[in-house]
Amino acid sequence: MTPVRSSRATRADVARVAGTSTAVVSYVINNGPRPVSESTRHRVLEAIESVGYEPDTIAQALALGVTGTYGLIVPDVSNPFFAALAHELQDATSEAERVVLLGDSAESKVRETELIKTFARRRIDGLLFVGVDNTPDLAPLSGKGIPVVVLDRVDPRNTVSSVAVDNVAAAREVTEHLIAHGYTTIAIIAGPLNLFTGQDRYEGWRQALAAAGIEEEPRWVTEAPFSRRGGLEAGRTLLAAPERPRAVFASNEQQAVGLLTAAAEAGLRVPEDLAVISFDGTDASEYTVPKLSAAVQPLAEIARTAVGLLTSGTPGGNANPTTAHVVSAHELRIRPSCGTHPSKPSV
Amino acid sequence: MTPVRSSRATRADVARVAGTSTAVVSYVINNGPRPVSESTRHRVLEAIESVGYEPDTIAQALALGVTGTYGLIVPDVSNPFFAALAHELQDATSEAERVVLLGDSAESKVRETELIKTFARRRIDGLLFVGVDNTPDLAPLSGKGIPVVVLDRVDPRNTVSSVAVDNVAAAREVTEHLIAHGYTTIAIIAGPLNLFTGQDRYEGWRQALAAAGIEEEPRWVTEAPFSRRGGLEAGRTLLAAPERPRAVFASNEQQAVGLLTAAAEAGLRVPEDLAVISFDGTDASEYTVPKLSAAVQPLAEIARTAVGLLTSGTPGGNANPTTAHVVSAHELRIRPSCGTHPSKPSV
DNA sequence: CTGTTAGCGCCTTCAG
DNA sequence: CTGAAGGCGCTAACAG
Repeated sequence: MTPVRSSRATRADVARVAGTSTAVVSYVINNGPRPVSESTRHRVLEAIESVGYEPDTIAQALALGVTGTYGLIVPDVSNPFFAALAHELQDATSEAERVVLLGDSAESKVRETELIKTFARRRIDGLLFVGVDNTPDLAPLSGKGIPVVVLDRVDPRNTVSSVAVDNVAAAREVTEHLIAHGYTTIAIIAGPLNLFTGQDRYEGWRQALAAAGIEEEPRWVTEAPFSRRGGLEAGRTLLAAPERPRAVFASNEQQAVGLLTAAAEAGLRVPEDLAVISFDGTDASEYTVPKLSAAVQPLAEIARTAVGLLTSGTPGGNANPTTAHVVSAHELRIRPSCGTHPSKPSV
Repeated sequence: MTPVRSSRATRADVARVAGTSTAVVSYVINNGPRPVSESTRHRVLEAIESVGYEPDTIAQALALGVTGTYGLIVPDVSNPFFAALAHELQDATSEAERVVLLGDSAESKVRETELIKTFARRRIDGLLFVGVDNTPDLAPLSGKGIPVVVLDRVDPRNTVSSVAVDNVAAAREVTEHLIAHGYTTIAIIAGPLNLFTGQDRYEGWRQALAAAGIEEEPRWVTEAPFSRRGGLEAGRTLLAAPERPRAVFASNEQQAVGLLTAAAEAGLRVPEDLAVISFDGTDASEYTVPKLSAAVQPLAEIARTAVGLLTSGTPGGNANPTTAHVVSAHELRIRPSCGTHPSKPSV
């Protein structure tokens, strides 16, 4: 008698019980590639039931050469923006019947590189990627023909696919919005300028000022990390200066949240004393005090597009698929924080 | 000459180049189980280098019976609390040299059950779990001897391991804090009472009132989802009532954020007109306006403990490991929102 | 329509 | 110290 093999049943067990071969079991389970008579199919199904059989995904992966797994690497999942992105991506991948391996690089380049290698060894079918800097080493993947889609921090002259909003245009538009409503002293909390997103949003702000004939004041440009703390500290120095700007563009939502905290500390009312507009616009922007105006990134759409790119490319899984650079349409959402909200002038 | 086999090298290639057998390659890579002479080890290492060989984790998993993978299932990663938890867990698992499969059940029971089954078929080595309700169906895992650690929403009489704070005690303490500082009309935004966390925190609030001889006013108990919107809507009704409470305990951080929004809408100042205290206390609590007082959950510690439980249990991976119910120590962190902050009475 | 069988890439016992 | 060979569970030709 077999020992306590509480272990799982294999398709050999099923075959034995059903009185067929293991191949037929496969045919039934996968609906092919060969036809199976109705009667034996029935017997197999019953056997599966009675034995409590469940296919082993690992063995399937080895035999098929594909794992049904996508990797997702982000600098920090605890950042609400990436968390929201992860949520949407999870949704999109589950529709594609794939499972996702989470990689949190903890803002560390070393860790990021490690994760890429680890995922490559695990033969992921594709990678959804947001890097900690502008020069990720994706070679371990692309070398093996594993498709990659870069999100958010996109290198325009990169060879792998990407999807992101037009950061320059979006930043220009939010700044233009402020200008159109009469603000003339408009500071920016810029993101790290060694990141494309930081650079591009800064550029958008400059373009808007230039177009309006407003001189760019160096003292109203503060570079800060894309974090709440970054926004807080930048805000503190900005608001403590003798001559204070009337409006501020925070380069992402986290910075804007920090800026609101700084404004509160300084006893300034938003938007009455200080108008604030920002970037990203996740649901969190609807629950700050006051609610944040922002250039909104359509995360659900970005996620679906990215997963689509992964799925369509490399059906067999060999050479580099068609690489595409998709630009998602951003959207301006005006709420009370910038003081131009239609419904009520102040919160 | 070999065709464009951009595919990966296998250990057979290495063996051929090194002029040894494949077994020896294994011995070198794994430092065992058999010793290898220094000279051949060197040859093998060189061959590995020259061929660009990397072990295939999937094949290893099939041969070894363990996948080096932990599953993580949460109701919604875009919830900052779970996102922060995921971040810490990722950190802890990477130390354990394991990779994590992310499962976002999107607050759906159906999806949750699906994920559990999918993960079971993928032979995860263990599951870190936060359920959408009190009655998750973990059988597909535990039936196969896969260890599970339940987090946050813990069933005290469950048979699988868990780690969480003492919700009753923590809720009682925050409420006692309010009472000690003279508040007598203290409402609660309770979490869903069909969740243990909702129930327990409600219970803690009751105990504190009872101990202080304060009558429990039914109209000051509002049950709401553990979300920003839940807190917002509960806050609106609570604050619109003719007789308004002087203080409110929000059962989690998300609700508290929503409540702050509601207070702002109603033109109430926090903490001058309304004291607020809450639960969870992630970093986000430091960036609300005003900063939130809270019973803080030590996420890093919880994560480390949970992963430890998974790692220690089932070294071979068969029967149920030692199941343990760990209670993590919470901590009261007083900030401006409840109006008892030592440094400055108001923000 | 069904059964046989050779891998997928790796690990490890068992002989040399 | 090294090699040969069976097996992990499943798939997909290739015969019947």
